[in-house]
Amino acid sequence: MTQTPRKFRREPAEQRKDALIQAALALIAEHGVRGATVRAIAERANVTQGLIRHYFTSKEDLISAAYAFHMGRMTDLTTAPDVSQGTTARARLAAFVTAGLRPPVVDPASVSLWASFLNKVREDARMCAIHEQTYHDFRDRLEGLIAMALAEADITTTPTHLRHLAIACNAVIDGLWMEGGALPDAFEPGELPRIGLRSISAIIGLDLQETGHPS
Amino acid sequence: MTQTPRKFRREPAEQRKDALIQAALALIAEHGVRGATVRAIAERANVTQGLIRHYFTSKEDLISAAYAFHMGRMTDLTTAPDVSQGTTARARLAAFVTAGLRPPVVDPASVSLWASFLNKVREDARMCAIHEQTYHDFRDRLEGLIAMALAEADITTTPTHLRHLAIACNAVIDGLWMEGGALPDAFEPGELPRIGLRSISAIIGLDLQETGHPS
DNA sequence: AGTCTAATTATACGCTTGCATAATTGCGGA
DNA sequence: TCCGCAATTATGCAAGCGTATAATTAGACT
Repeated sequence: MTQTPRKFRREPAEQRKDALIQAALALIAEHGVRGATVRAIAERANVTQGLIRHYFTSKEDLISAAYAFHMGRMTDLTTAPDVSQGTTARARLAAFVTAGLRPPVVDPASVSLWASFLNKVREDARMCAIHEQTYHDFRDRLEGLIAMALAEADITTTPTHLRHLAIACNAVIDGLWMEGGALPDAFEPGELPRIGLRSISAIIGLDLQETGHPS
Repeated sequence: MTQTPRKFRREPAEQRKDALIQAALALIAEHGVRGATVRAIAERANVTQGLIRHYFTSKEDLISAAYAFHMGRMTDLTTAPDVSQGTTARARLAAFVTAGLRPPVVDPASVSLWASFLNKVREDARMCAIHEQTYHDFRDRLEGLIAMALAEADITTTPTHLRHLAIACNAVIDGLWMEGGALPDAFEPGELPRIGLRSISAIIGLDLQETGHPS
C-alpha cells in the first residue's frame, strides 16, 4: 500500500463547474445550506476543496451560480410545455398549470432548495435580483396565458382584475407545489394537477379540464 | 474604569426561557438558521452564552422549542377570529381566511422563519412531529369550516370532493401568504385578503365577500 | 522525448462554532 | 447578618469552517 498519491483527470471548465453546482444543489437539498460546506461539495464532486476556489471566486459565488441554475431549470420545466403544446391558449394554460404541479417540478428536493435559498435571497443582492426576475417572469407568463385564454373565450376583464387573477392562480400553483413537495406521500399521482386545474378553472371562470382524461 | 464585572439579575425560569426563544426567533428571521449562533442568541437576550445550556440541554433543543412556539402562535393568530366572530359558518370561514392573509400572519419574518425551519424539519424527528401536527390541524380546521359553510347553504358534496376543496383553499392561503411575505411591497393593504376571499369563493362555489366593504 | 502551463492537489492558518467546566454572585431563608 | 445554593458569568477546548498559498501533475505542443 502506497499512501494516497491521488490521481486526477483534467476536465473542461464548464463540465467541472457544472459538477460543482450539481454537488452543491444536492447537498443543499439534503441538509440545507448548512450541509453544503466547501469540503462536502468537493467530496461529492470527486475533487479536492481547493478546486472550488479555482473556478469560483468564493463559496458565495458558487452558491449564487447554483441558485441561478436551479431557478432557470424550474422555469424551463414549466414553460417548455407552454410553447410545444401550443394549439389554443386554453390548452397551453392547462399544460402550464399541469407541468408545474407534477414531477419533476413538484419534488421534495425542489421545495427544500427553494426554502434554503430564501434566506440568502434577502441578504445577497445578486441572489435578490435573480429571485425577482424569475418570480416576475413566471407570473407575467401566467398572466399572459390567462389573458389570451380569456380573450379566446370572448371574456373581457380590466387590467387590475387580470392582475388579481394572475396573483391568485400563481398562489394556487405555489401553494399546491409546496404542499406536494413538503408532504410527498399525502397525494396520489395526478391528484395535484387535477385539483389545480379545477381550482384555477373556478377562479378565472373558464373550464380548463376537458383536455382528455376524466376528472 | 474598572474592567467589566458584569452585573446581572436573577429572573424566573419561564421568563428567561421565553427571552431566549424570542431572541432565537428574531435572529433566525433576520439571518436564517446560520445567524442564530449560541453567542448571538445570548447577546440578543442580554445574557451570556452559558445560560443557554443551563436552560436547554442543547442548542437544537432551544431551536425546537422556538419552532413549537412559533407554530403555535401562527395557529392561534389564524384560529382566534374563527371562534370569536362566530355567527354563521360562512362568516367564520371568511374571518379565518382574512386573518391568515393579513399582518401579523402575513409578514416577512414569518415566511423567513418558516423557510428556515423547513430543512430542520426533515432531519429532526421532534420538529417533524410538530410540523405534521400543525399542518393537519390547520387543514382540518379549514375543511371543517368549509363543510359547515356548504351545509349551511344546502350544498352537498362527497368527502373526497370536500378534501380536494380544503387542499385547494389551503393552497390559496399558503401561496398568497408566501407571496405577501416574500414581496411585502408588491401588494396594497387589504389586497391579499380580497384576492383570497374572491378566489376561495369561486373554488367552493359560495360567496364569502359581502361581509361589509365593497370589493 | 522534453517542456511549459494551467488544472488539480496538498497543507496550513485564523476564525467561529457548540459545548464543557470552573469561578462568581444575586438573593431568599435562618 | 450571614449562609447556602442555584442562577449566571467566565474561561477554555476541540472540531469544523472558508480561504490563502505552495507543491504537484496531467496533457497539449513542438
